[in-house]
Amino acid sequence: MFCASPRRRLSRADRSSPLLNKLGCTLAAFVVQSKQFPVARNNCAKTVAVHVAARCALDWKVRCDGKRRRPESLLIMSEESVTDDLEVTKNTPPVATIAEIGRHEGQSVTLRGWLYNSRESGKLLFPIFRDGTGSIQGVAHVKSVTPEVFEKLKGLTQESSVIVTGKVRADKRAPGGYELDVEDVHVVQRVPESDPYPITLKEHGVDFLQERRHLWVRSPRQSAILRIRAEIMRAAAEYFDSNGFIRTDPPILTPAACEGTSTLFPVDYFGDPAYLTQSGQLYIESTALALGKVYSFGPTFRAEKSKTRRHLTEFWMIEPEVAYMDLDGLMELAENFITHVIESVLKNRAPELHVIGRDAAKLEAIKAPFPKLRYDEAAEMLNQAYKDGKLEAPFEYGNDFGSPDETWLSSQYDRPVMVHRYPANVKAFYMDPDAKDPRYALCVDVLAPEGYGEIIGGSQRVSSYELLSSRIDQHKLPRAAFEWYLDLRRYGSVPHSGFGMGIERLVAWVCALDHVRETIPFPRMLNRMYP
RNA sequence: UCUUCAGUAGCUCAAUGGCAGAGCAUUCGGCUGUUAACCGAAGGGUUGUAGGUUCGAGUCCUACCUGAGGAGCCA
Repeated sequence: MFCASPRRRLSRADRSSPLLNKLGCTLAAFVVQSKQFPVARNNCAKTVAVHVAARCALDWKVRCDGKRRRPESLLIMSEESVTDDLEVTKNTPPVATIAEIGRHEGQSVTLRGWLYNSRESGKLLFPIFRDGTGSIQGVAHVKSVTPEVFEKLKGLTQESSVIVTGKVRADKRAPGGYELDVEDVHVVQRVPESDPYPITLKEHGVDFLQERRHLWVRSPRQSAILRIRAEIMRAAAEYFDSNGFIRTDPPILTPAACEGTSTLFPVDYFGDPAYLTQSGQLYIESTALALGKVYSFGPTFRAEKSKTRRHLTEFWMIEPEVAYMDLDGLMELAENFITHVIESVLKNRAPELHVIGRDAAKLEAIKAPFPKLRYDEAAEMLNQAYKDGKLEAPFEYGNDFGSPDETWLSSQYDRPVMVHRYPANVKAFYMDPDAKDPRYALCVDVLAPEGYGEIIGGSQRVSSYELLSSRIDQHKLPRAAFEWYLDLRRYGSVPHSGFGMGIERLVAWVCALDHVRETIPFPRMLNRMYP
């Protein structure tokens, strides 16, 4: 058996191959011509047969059964094995995914997956299978399958890996709408009773689950969250890619602090000190002045000893940076960007939102423009809230907002709220002062609704060499390490702006999770490095 | 760094200072439509660690360890 790389187009002759009919499966059998396996037009079944599995992923568009399909894998059987394998192919129903099982109603299919759970009622077995795309309940009656299959299924343990064949049947009682009447089962690996799968369908504590994160990701809820995360990352990159941005990723190993504030992870770089990046911002300011509109997308590291539901020590950030963009342009960019990501999740991950019990109506309300508040206005609201007894601590004008302040502010709106023009002295050294009143910085924080706090922080950057130079001195930053950054103001400096968005906080909000640890496959936290 | 809470069976949790318990999981038995199935039975314990108070400590006290939430800081 050979694996073929699916680069060729199918010819008309392939599509009308008699093999399709011969094999009698809707999705899957083709004859392919190639130099490696020359075939005669009308005699191809004897030389090379290609079985295109029904699951999908590759870039082929195959026409069969009147519909376009995207086959996932294909096996080319050698000349010698054609006869035998054709028999096998005849007898093995096409591989299907549970997510798309409805296309096979009334037909026999092969599922490759795991046993999620098993119930039994006397002579009736109800094994529930999952395959990564979803789950489906199988039904096996002692009289409907061979005794061998019945016994195999009866003693099967949770999370054993199985290849199961059966007939798809629509059933009103089934949560997914379909059930599988089991015909045959092949147990790939059986989990032993003596050491059963640790994560049962009952409740578990946070610590227990986190110690077993490598298994926890199999649970329906965690899988759904990771699917939503993937969609958020895809849609985020898509927004910038399709709006003229060039992705330029900054280094992860850096010689010095980017912002001079956060705590960094030191690493030994051939005997010299180096640090894991806490932000790519300074570097993409450079590429923005080279390419105009750029973004970066990658992991960042903060060694702060924060243990809250909003913090990870390793998290992913997407950061756009645009030459000649001012703060107003940046705020518009941020709201359009978030709107696009939310729309994509609603469009492409509705089933997953349902699995995790997320109220989609709350996300449907997320449309640009977002409410915008000056820092002063927000401060006034917080003072009033304190007077009304809605906040425990009074807000001190001139400070940055605390977590309870952010939570209260964001809970006042049904969409993200943008707070801009903070006092310059509580913000980073690279933020441009407002020309109308230099006590304020041209910066913006985007606070997610429902109390999820800051998801975006951005600003217009200082473009004056003199100002930046004096700021670096004021903040007592190591000047030598910032010479290259000052060069950006020596040579063709322009106003420019950018923001950073933390992926995990966005995922936590979109999924309405209690904690960011569930938003990333393997969270890294203050007290957690395993697995 | 500060602060609050928690640690008992594989898991989730009970137990007034007085015999160490339940549900789930595992094993065995029963059930022809179960939805975290159900019913019956069995096995399963150095109560985080080290001290202390007490006739007697899972329970009270001290220290430490581990975990969780919050503050600060941040995305």
